[in-house]
Amino acid sequence: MTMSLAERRKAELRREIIDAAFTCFVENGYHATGIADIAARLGIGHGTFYRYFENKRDIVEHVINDLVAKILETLAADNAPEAVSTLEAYRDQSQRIGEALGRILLEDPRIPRMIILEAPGIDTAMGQRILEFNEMAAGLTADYLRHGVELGYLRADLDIDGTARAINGMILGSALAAVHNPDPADQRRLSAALRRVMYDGIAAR
Amino acid sequence: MTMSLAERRKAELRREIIDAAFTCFVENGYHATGIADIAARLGIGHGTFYRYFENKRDIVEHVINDLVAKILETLAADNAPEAVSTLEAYRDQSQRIGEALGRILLEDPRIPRMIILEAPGIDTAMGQRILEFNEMAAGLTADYLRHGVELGYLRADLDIDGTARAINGMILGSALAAVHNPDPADQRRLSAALRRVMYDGIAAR
Amino acid sequence: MTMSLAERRKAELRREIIDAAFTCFVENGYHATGIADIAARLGIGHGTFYRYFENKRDIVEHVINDLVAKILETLAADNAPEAVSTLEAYRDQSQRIGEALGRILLEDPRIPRMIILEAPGIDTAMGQRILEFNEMAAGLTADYLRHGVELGYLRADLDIDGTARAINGMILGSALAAVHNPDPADQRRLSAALRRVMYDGIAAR
Amino acid sequence: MTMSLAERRKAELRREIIDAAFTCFVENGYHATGIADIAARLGIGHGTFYRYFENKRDIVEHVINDLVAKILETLAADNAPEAVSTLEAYRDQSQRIGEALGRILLEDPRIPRMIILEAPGIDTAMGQRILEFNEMAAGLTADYLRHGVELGYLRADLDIDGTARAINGMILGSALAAVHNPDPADQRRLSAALRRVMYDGIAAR
DNA sequence: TATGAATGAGCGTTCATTCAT
DNA sequence: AATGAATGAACGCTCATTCAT
Repeated sequence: MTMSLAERRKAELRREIIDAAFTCFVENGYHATGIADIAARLGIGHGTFYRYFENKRDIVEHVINDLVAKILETLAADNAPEAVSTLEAYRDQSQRIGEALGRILLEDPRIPRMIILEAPGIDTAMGQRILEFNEMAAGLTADYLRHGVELGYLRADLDIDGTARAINGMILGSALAAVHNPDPADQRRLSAALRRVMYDGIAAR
Repeated sequence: MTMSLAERRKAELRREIIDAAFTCFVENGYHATGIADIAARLGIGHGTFYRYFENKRDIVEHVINDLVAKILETLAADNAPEAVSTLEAYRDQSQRIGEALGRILLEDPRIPRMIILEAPGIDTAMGQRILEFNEMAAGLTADYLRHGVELGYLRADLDIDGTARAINGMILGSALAAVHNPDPADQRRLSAALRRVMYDGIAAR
Repeated sequence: MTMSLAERRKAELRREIIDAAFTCFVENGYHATGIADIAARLGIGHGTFYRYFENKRDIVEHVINDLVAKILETLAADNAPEAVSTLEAYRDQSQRIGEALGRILLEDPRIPRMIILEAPGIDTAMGQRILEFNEMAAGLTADYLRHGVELGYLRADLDIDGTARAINGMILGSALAAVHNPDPADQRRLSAALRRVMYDGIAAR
Repeated sequence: MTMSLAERRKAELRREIIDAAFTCFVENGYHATGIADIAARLGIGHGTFYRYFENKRDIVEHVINDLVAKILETLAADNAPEAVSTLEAYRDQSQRIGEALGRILLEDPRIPRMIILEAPGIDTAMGQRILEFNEMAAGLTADYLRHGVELGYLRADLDIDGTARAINGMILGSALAAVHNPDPADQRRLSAALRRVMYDGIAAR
């Protein structure tokens, strides 16, 4: 837990390099960003960069790791699919998850921009990783849906995997809309529309 | 309509270069693909490439243009939102559009891979273009929904823009799933789940 | 003397290619001129060029040869240094030569531009050739001066070689001035000043 | 005035690159010289070149700038046209200028070679610059002549501009002769012939 | 430890030249 | 004979990475 002053400094600079890289990648794209750009943003020599990270590929890996961890943390907090056992609590949990996602994805549109728009084009390995992250997210959502079905809150004949992907797709669409237009009011409206589609569908009764 | 032999040859090679570039970009990514790779795939000299396209940026523009045109053509065929005036026809139209999208997006997973995963990372201009394509797609879907509301087929209180983005998001999610797993059976299942969510929602009754 | 129609056509096109190349080289420089530019100016295919000239180096050689021949012809006409034997005739000859040089060098400023400004930068061989042309010109002028001394028209203690170079330098300066400012009136004035310096010097008496 | 060691090193290498480029351009021509040739001559990596100069055009600009500055410095030293007010001093000044020009132009024949033979063929912009340098030189010489006329040392009816160009032409001719044959004895003889023509003309009395 | 000067692999692009039609 | 499509050598330039200070 305790670190020497030097260690704390080092950790802090490491953090700042990741943040600066994140910003550069989002603003100019991974390939258009040079190591020198990242260093310049922090006012450090670009040789210093290599004392903290192996190479350019390494830093973007850390940027992505941090973002993914942030998202997973948010979702995992007290939101494990089995953490609730009443319809009431399930609804609340859904609401909480939606709000949490909104906070990270929509409040800082650089995050979806990085993950959705920038990351896949970095190289094939990262593209694959993003696809796998999507699969994992589908799995998480499927777990929630499965629990919902068990609780009797969701339709018993639900295609859990397919529906999970549909729901995640809607979230993806929201995130993309937020990237293009970060107006909070529009995001709230969009979020409501999404829940409405999810729960009630679009058909007239 | 009629072209000389030389003109046909030229047009044909042009086509082949676009296809080869498309394949290279999808397989290795835009930035990892050199002009020499595209030329080598066709067995032509890399100088020849420049007789057909201005530069590397030019070819990817054509690749994207062709894909976008292909998608819009499919959607536009006989599927203008005002082209139907009965519930029956509206439902059929929705089905047709869904199937058409399936054909192009899911039958050739290189297409969503290129547009969703590769294109945004090419440069900021292309990233912007993809976002705008997404906006345009939202507009198209909104037109369909608006027509559906007018016909009384869809809920009168539908948030048209938000719902359009939700639906497009679901399609995006399907496309992403198809990129990761191109099994046609899974795609059909997913497509059905998506329609079910759309029409009926997920809530138990 | 007689040529078939085809032969005349060929010779004519050859001539036109040389002229077009001359114009291109003067307007844009040798290195900035492509074979395609020369062909385009004539409306012929650039492959045709190679039926008339070996390569790019070959054409510029011909352009220079033609210009040099033109200049030498002018000077040589009836102006051989031994062609006159009275002071009167010598003066007339000098005048004739000056006027003839004026006609070719100053009436078409592209000629000095090509020989003085463009040619030396083509490659080391051409640079050498231009230097040797300058030497040859110095020799010609020296011959005239020598004859002038023999006739008693020029100072007996004249440094013939040095003076020849000085005179040629003045002509070179005139040509350069004409390249920069092709106004005929200025050129006449300059030509007069040059003769005055030559005959009388600049010192007050 | 004081620079750190690193700054001195940097300035020194910069100087060496300019010199190496100068030598390469003179020996092989601007267009036949690659950046790699310049770097190889110094035993540095060719990437290093770009740490000191923007591009190939930039270096040649610096080479020319340095040469022009060197020439102007030499002429300007204590040789302003108004700096003398007696015939004696005027003659001395002329002599000084001639000797100074001789020192730079004739002692290092690479300088006239670069400015007269190489520079104009670099591109149209540089060609123009050389022409303008010639104009400026004509202006400088004209200033000297004008002063000479005012002092009564030169003919009152002198065509100042024309005579200035004639004199500069003679200098140009000397420089060209020096490029072809750098023998100092010949250069001195030539220089004397030039002054003789200038002051006395060539005509027998 | 921080720096930035040095490096060279790598790539986009041009264009003189060839040759099948 | 004329054409222009095809070619690839050649070169300018970038930038991630190394390492001496």
